[in-house]
Amino acid sequence: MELTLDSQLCFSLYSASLAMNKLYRRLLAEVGLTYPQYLVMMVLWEQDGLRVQEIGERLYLDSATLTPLLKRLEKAGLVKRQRATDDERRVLVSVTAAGRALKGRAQAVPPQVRCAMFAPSEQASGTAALQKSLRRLRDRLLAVE
Amino acid sequence: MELTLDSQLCFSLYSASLAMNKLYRRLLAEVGLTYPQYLVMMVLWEQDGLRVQEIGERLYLDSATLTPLLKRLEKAGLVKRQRATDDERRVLVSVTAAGRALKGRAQAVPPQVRCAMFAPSEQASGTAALQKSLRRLRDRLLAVE
DNA sequence: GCGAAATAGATAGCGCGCGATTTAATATCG
DNA sequence: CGATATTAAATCGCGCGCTATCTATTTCGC
Repeated sequence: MELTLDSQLCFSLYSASLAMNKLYRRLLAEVGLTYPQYLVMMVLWEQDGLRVQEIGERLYLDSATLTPLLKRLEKAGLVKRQRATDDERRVLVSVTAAGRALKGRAQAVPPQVRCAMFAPSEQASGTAALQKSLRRLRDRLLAVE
Repeated sequence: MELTLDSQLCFSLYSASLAMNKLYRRLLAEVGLTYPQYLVMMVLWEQDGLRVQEIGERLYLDSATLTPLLKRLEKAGLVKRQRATDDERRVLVSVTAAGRALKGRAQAVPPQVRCAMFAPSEQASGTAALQKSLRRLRDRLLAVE
């Protein structure tokens, strides 16, 4: 499959991301979350009562993606959405008791993924550099224009 | 945003992939392709007349994703799909003249993406190692179970 | 040769992501 | 104060990506 070098890098990024998502889907299935939903919960576990926009800034997602996702989380009883009283354009998202109760079980998932991603010997060494490269890549790609 | 280390790596992978896709979308818009469609065309430009399954093996995608995508490419006049005469379960996909005509313009896109991804100084150095890491990551993730 | 198993692709349904647009609320400026 | 501009979120439409299932064809076992 003779692809150009740069395309191959992009393709590696693309297919690695799909593979990760696939594994997360299987592991998160018993918790009843998708990976993006898990990311949102993780943000809210860390800081509750954020606006939609603030969640989006942390996850690089916008309201077109988050609004339906948050509605699903609300329907599942994990978060509550309510307009801010001082500025009714804003929607504040807070974690319910059921949402907090999920934290323990959900946080058991990432270690399993990490375990699948790396041999024990690499756990410390390669991951930091890889993560740094990916972050820089993302920031550059988003900075175009 | 206090995420655990492993989650952060997954999140970096996830968000870098989204950012890449976003840039590709903009650049491929004038060619009239999405990134997955571009990948399929790239596979077929390299080797024509493949079966759906063979395309899927190269791209790590299955028929549930490829069938609708290929139908859209066919509708756009870029490929032709036809059942194999010797085994009518198989569908052979071949590039049309219009599909071949697209090759030049489409292949101008990846260099633009690479340009956005890396400073000139890094072009050679970091990309190979990064790509290798991502490929290994993908292969391990897909090998679970 | 014929029924069961296997294979290839298609279909259904769901949840993203996102560009583009819309709606509603607030801020700004004359 | 009122018109305009800005902002926040929601909505629309489309294309993935995937699990689960279905259909049609071929192969295998007897």
